[in-house]
Amino acid sequence: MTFEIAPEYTPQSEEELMERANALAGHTLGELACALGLAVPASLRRHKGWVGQLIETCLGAMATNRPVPDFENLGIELKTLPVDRFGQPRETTYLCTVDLSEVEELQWESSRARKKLARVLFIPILAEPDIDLGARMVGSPILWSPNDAQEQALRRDWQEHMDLIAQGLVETITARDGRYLQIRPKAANAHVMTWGVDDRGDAVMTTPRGFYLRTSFTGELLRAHFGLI
DNA sequence: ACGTGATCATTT
DNA sequence: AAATGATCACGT
Repeated sequence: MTFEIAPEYTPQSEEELMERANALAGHTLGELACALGLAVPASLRRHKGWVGQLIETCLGAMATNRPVPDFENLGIELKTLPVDRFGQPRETTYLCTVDLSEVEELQWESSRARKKLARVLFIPILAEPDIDLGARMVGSPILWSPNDAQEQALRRDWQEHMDLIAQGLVETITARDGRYLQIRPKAANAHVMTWGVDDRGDAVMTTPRGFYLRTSFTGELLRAHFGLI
């Protein structure tokens, strides 16, 4: 094996993190799981977060679910990104939950979405449906921060969404809204409820929502990184 | 219930 | 075929 795994050890610098991420590139999920003594699920159907948690462990991220970056000391958020053989993302990327109840004073500059996006380590995973989970290969890591154009585009989407929510129009928002940043349900199922505000300003129950990056956005990001644009 | 990690399954 | 709306697992 040409990679080392130290699950108990958090990288102390960006360089150290990238060294470890680069060492994973070219290996399969099965190899990584084997090195950690983990079983590979037959399917992701009931293990949807398995790939992300596997890579977290390999890179020494704390397996907690606190609302802080995966590498808190470095301010870096980790995202695995399933891609097809052309490098195009197969899924949208979950960012954070949408605040539906206290939306008056919210600004993009201080939003959770912007904080999450400040510095992201994307790990592409070659994930075609006909490739067994254990045979899927890890790609080269991409440490990304938004450039001015990307940030302004995301800010605009975010602001349009939040303006609607502030007007009590959350129920009118669909996944079709937003050029790069969309809002979709984010819950165990459609029966889960949280508090929102209706168009009269009254508190109402509604389904929890999350912000997601469209595949068009992450796809462009990958192509730009690899010099294809 | 809400946060983390996401992908599934149906519709378009 | 791609995108949307729904869903799965686990920790706090």
